[in-house]
Amino acid sequence: MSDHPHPVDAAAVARARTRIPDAFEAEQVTSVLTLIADPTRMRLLFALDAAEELCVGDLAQALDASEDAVGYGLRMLRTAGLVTRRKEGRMGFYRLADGFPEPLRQHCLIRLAELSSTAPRG
Amino acid sequence: MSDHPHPVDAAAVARARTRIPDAFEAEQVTSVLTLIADPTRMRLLFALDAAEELCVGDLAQALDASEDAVGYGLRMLRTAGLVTRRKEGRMGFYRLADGFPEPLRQHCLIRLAELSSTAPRG
DNA sequence: GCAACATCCGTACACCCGTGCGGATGACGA
DNA sequence: TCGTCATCCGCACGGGTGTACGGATGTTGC
Repeated sequence: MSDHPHPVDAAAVARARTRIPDAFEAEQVTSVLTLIADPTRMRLLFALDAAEELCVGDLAQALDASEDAVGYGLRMLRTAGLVTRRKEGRMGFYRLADGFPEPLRQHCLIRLAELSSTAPRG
Repeated sequence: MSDHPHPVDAAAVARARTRIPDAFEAEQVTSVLTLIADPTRMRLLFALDAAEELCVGDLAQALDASEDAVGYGLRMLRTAGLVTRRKEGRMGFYRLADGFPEPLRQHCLIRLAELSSTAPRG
């Protein structure tokens, strides 16, 4: 249990507490991250960032994935508001949402590749 | 299946393919992201970034979480090489690994809070 | 209207993951 | 050596998640 009666380093604990987000805040942030931390969805975002707009079939072809997987991924991203859909006839065209967090786009979609290379376990 | 005989927008598909990471590469990147996309582990990283070094008990106290949860999170992070452990007597002190990706630290640990605020579904 | 089509949705299933519990390991104090 | 302590590990359970399948929705062309 957490029956740690006294902190070993109270100062460090206090210092940490000033920067640790509370459970709710962390939940909020990680929910967005969890959405991106999936191979299919991440590749979808890369594709939409590069091509501006694509329909489901073309996305499945570009990713070489099943339309089910692509459709599910797009639904998640759309529910979260990260992508938008424009319906034209019997098909829907997806693109990154207008409100797509720009820092997320820059830091993740552009610089994420280098992250993996600098990671300890490349 | 992806029996989409012909792409609707071949140019866009080609443009997307130039930027889409392959499945293996995406798997590699998202594995690191998945590790961070967990409330407990994210808060652990925030804590270690702020306090430099902390033992398990103090971390549990700082996060107000069980030592089991903290221990499990630290094990994941340590296995991935994101944190290191220094044993001193019967307790272990954790800190961010020397090779901890600096861009990840800057972009995630420092600017991640604002990301959630700019997200469409804040 | 009818058939083929692109996409969406509901369901079911297998899988992974985080947590809690109990016990094990190694270290301190007497 | 004995008891206590901080942490770690093996195990099993519950919950969430991605995928495949089948059917529904709405569209296009005849």
